[in-house]
Amino acid sequence: MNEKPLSESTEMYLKALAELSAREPVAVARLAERLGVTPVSANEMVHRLDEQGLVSHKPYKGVALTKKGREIASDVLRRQRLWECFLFDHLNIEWAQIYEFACSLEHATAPEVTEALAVFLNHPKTCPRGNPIPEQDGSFEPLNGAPLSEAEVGSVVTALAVNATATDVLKYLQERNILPGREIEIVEAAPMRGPLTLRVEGKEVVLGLSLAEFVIVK
Amino acid sequence: MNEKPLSESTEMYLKALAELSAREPVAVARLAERLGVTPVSANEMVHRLDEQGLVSHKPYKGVALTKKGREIASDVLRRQRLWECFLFDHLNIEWAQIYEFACSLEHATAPEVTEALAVFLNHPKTCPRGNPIPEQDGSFEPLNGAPLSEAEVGSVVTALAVNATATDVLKYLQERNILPGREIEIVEAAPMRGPLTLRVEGKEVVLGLSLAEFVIVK
DNA sequence: GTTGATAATAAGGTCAGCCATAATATTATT
DNA sequence: AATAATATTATGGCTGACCTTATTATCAAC
Ligand SMILES: [Mn+2]
Ligand SMILES: [Mn+2]
Ligand SMILES: [Mn+2]
Ligand SMILES: [Mn+2]
Repeated sequence: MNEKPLSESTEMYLKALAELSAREPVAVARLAERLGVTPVSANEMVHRLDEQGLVSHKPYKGVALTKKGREIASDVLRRQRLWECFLFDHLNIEWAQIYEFACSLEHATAPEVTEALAVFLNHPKTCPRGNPIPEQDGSFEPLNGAPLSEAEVGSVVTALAVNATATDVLKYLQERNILPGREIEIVEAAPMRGPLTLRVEGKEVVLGLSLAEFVIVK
Repeated sequence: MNEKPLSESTEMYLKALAELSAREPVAVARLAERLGVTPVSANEMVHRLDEQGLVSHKPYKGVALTKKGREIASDVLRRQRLWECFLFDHLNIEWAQIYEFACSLEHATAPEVTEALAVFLNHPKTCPRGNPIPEQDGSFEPLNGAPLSEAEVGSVVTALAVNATATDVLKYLQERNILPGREIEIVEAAPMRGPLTLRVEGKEVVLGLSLAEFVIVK
């Protein structure tokens, strides 16, 4: 039933697509940006993935995961987030680093190891970055929230998840206490898509809008 | 101090060299065999490793690790054997499979993760296959034993380690109870390098000499 | 509709690690 | 010393995943 092992690159493209959009097509340029690759390279790779039936690319309309591709992406996310739990809860690795480390381990993890890890961790529902961990069948409840960048001024919201992946960005947010579970008051939004002023844990914090997009709140 | 990340292939060549011989040069052909690669390919790779100063190749005399290469190999072995401990002791993965799974994880493990894992496991000294786990500085006490294939008929020995790597070989030995810690009586050795007849856990077992070479006993 | 931005293709390269086949070189044995 | 086995090198190829620099399509906005 399960095919030959996929390359790390393939798994990362599929995962990036899953993270960028639940279902709507993603522009190849956005995918390229996310993966730190030129648009031409991403285009080539998307073609290869299309030929393998993992992705469907309609020129000028974007790329979307096929059912097969979505299943694999879910599986990669499952591995990644289970490892994040282990690294954070059991190895006491710094929160800002767990994504990076888990992102390496995820590609080196056999199905037996994934499932044994899930048992060891007692089947956690979310990872320390706040994202849901897909079940073995690929199902999971999507987060029911919106980016902090779209929250109304004056409101008080709760951070659900932090979707940044770069370690330095995560460190920056961690230092400002913008972490899953924290209450955040939106004090002010500068005009012309300027930065937000927030109050978190009693302290005022100024946060650029592009960073605020990574923070999912309710 | 630590350089750019090495490829999985590079790490595997270095590890194979460390496993094949503590210090004496190894024939390129043996290395090729161990890695499942043609001798020509191994030769090319050995050249690249030589240029990087990880290995020293004297044509017709074999390859040996340099100090730098040996340090890296020790580090890979450390990662591998720590993962073996985790997989066996905490994830309850079948003994015969832990090598294979750890052999993937070892290349995806950052130094911080390695050390945190060592702490989590309480700094184990040996892995479930019986081999010593190198310290952070690369030091470890080599096993003081000899291959079962060289044990005297009539003697009773204790298995110290099983150095096989192929899962099917490990499974074969596991099924016959040839595991670290077990007492083994050498009942008979067939002539012309024929198989050994052993008594393990009360049962008689016939074991080919080439398999017996994998078992280190005292 | 024309135009400017964006997306996609085409074309030609690089690099690591593999492969096969053929030619040499060395070592070991007789 | 000749010879057979083994090791090494020389060539030439391949694949996946990247790159740069054009060129060409398409879409969206005026
Ligand atoms: Mn990854
Ligand atoms: Mn390995
Ligand atoms: Mn081309
Ligand atoms: Mn060549």
